[in-house]
Amino acid sequence: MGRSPCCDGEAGVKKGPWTPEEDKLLVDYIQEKGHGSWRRLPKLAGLNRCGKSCRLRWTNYLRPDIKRGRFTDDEEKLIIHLHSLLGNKWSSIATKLPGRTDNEIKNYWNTHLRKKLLGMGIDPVTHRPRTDLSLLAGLPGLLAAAGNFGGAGSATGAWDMNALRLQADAAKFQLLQGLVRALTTAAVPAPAPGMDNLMALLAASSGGQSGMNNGGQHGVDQSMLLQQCQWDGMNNLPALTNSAPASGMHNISGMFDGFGAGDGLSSTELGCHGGASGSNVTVDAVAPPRPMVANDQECNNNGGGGVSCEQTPASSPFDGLESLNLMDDLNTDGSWKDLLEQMSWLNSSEL
DNA sequence: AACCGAAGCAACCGCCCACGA
DNA sequence: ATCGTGGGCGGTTGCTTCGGT
Repeated sequence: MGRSPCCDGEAGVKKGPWTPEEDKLLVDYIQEKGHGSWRRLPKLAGLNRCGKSCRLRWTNYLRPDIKRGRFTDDEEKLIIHLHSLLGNKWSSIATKLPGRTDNEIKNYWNTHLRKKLLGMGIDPVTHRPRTDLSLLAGLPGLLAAAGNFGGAGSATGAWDMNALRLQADAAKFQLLQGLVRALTTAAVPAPAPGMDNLMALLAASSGGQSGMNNGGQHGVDQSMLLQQCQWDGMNNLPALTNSAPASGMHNISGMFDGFGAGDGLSSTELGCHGGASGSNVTVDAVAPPRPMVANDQECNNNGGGGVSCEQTPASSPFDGLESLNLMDDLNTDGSWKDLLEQMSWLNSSEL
């Protein structure tokens, strides 16, 4: 099995960097006659290269529609998002970024984005928050920062996202994101000892504040956020989602998109869909609706605008919610108490 | 200015799949 | 159904450039 590489047996075939002369020969030939059979092309074009090398050179660098230069922020975010959906399907990802090649995206991922995510405490493979000790050790600082959550500093009880942004780094926020989700989807038992701080932090989840803060410039409608947390597609949390209302839920993942990118929250990224209530999370500005997890083909067909993005079924292999599955790592049987026991560091006096 | 390690990136390698004979 | 071929893909290599000392 396995055929030999196309260049095997072709003695004297040149390898290594292409010269401008070789590029010109290749471009001239393809523009005049098309590439046809790549295997026959080198001889016809007068190149001492194997066909595969010619194809690679053309598709990755010489094609006229190649876009060179730095990746934009939007492209970066799109790559990260698509990677969370598709994994290392570079060619599939490349089809959503006009002018970019799979090779270029792959290289950019390996040299930039992967490290960036790691630095933010996000596993670049799973897109989940990393739960190693160094990350967890930083959470007390986040919780201190989270005093801005509906606390004394917030007259409206709103979660002050800007203040949080300033005080907590993205990785910690991702971790908190998982906590919020777990606590708000649980069939709430009695709080565990030592959880007072966290419970106070999340006190808004007990309700009674719905509909507030609609006009706040920096506030988040807590009831909406908490509804978002209860999205029923969190399939990996069977026990935790038993009692959670599920209808019409999307997910909160998109609300936090960009937070991890270290460049702050944009209104576009934070747009969310409140379902029947019509209530929107409001951060910085009124955000245009945007589905959180959508069919990538439709969602990235950006050219015309107005393209609808369908919610991907939770059972889809393209479920992009891995970033929220922190609890998978922390909680093995879905028990709320077990979760808290596992997170014993929350009982630390540092809190 | 020279050295050295890290980072970036172009190119190659080898496996896999689709397709036609 | 099997085999050979062409092309595509993801992973990896190794050269070049950059930045710090």
